[in-house]
Order: sequence, then C-alpha cells, then structure tokens
Amino acid sequence: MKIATWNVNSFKVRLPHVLDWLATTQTDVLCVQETKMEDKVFPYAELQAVGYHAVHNGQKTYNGVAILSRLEMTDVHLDIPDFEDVQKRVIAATIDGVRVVCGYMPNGQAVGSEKYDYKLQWFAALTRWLKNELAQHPKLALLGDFNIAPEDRDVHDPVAWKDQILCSEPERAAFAKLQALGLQDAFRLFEQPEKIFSWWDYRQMGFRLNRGLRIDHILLTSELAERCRSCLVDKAPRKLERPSDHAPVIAEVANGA
DNA sequence: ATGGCTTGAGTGTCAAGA
Repeated sequence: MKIATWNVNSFKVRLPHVLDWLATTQTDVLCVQETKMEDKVFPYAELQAVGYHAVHNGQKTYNGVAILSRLEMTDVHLDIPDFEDVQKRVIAATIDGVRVVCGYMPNGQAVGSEKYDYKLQWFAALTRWLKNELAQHPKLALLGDFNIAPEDRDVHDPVAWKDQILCSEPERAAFAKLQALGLQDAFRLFEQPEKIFSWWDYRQMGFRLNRGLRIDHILLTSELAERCRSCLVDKAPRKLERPSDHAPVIAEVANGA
C-alpha cells in the first residue's frame, strides 16, 4: 500500500496536479491539506471517475483536509474530540485495517504569538486523542503538514531558523511527544540524502536554491514501521507550472497478510 | 527592510501562509 501526504495549497487550483500525480505514482491513499474549500464544492465526482473514494472536512478560504483512497473507507471521523476548534484540520478513516489520520497542523505564525499558543494547545489535544486511538488501532498512520522541522538537518539554514517558528524547542518537543506515543518518522527509517525538504518559499527562488524545510511527515506505529519499505519526498510536482509550495511525501507499506 | 510569492475573498487590497 502506497500512502502519501501533500499540502496542495488550494485543491481547486491543484486538482490537475493531484490527478496527474495519482496516475503516475499509483498512490493508494493520499492525505491532502489546505483544500481551502467547503464540502459542497469538493470534486468528489472527478475523483470517483479515476477510481478514488474521498472524504473531506473543509471550510471556506482556509484549512481543509481530505483523504483520497482507492479502497473503501470506514469509521470516518472529523476533528479532534473534546477540543473546541472552528478550523478544519483533522480527518481520519480506517482503510484496509489501517487507521489513517490526516492533519493540517497550525502554522503558529511567530514564537510567542496567540497563534503559537494555539499551535501548542492543538498539538497537546492531538496527542491526548491519539493516545486513545492507538489503544484501539495498533496499525495507525499519522500523515500531514506538521508545520514542524523536527531536527536541524531538516532545515536548510539551521542558524537563521534557530528558535524561529517551525523550529523552536517547544514545537520540537510537541513532535517528540507524538513520537513517544510509539509513532516513528517513516522518512528516518531509511538512509536519506542530505538536504531533503518538503516545503520551499515561493519567494526569492527558494526552490531553485533548495532553501527549504522538512515539515510534512508520515508517522507510523511499529506494526506499520516494520512493514515500511520506503519513504521519500517527490520533488517532481514542485517543478511544475503553478505548483503548491509543498511537495508530496510518500511511503510504501507492505500491508498484506 | 515585516519586504520578497501565492491564494481566496471580491473588484481594491488585505489576511494568511511558513
């Protein structure tokens, strides 16, 4: 089973890229973030026409998450329970015995800001909820735009980014708490080249100069991690006309009996 | 230098992203 995550920065604008990419990579499950649309305009029919079921938790203009899957999805769940939030950032579903959780984690804007506090509270709530989910689902995958670069090697210029948003110690501690639940960073299960990132600023030729951060992640329970055969960032869609500022991250998991 | 792009809203220009 190929599972992937991609912050598309508008599903309306990026739908052609997504359809091309699904056809090329033969991805089975794609978690999408920043759809920026309401459920009523989500392109279910276009996806169904190419063989994908879809579930969406959206809102106008901001946020919005979806799971696209070739296999049936059951037990679809929206949002983090017991956490008041008008922002649509979480959707989960069970696919072929795997609990798939898709998240668009808050950006935080600036260390010390109100949005930063919200980000840390949001991660705390996610962690509380996942502790329960993990008790019920030994095969669980958490995929999404985490808006956290876990280590300095995930940052093109660690000195410039030190203690800045996406790299601050409290954010990295929040990421570590998720790992402490038993979730492993699929990308780091394998030898990887240096300077691999998943997001590059649109400005100042960020992509061409490879000034990026690795902030999009696939986290796996040990049951899935031991079946994980590969994990990589696919930079190809970032090179297209009118790209998302994020590239997809894809992992292959041998989920057969 | 709070800039530098991109998107959505909505038709002039701003919020938000990371």
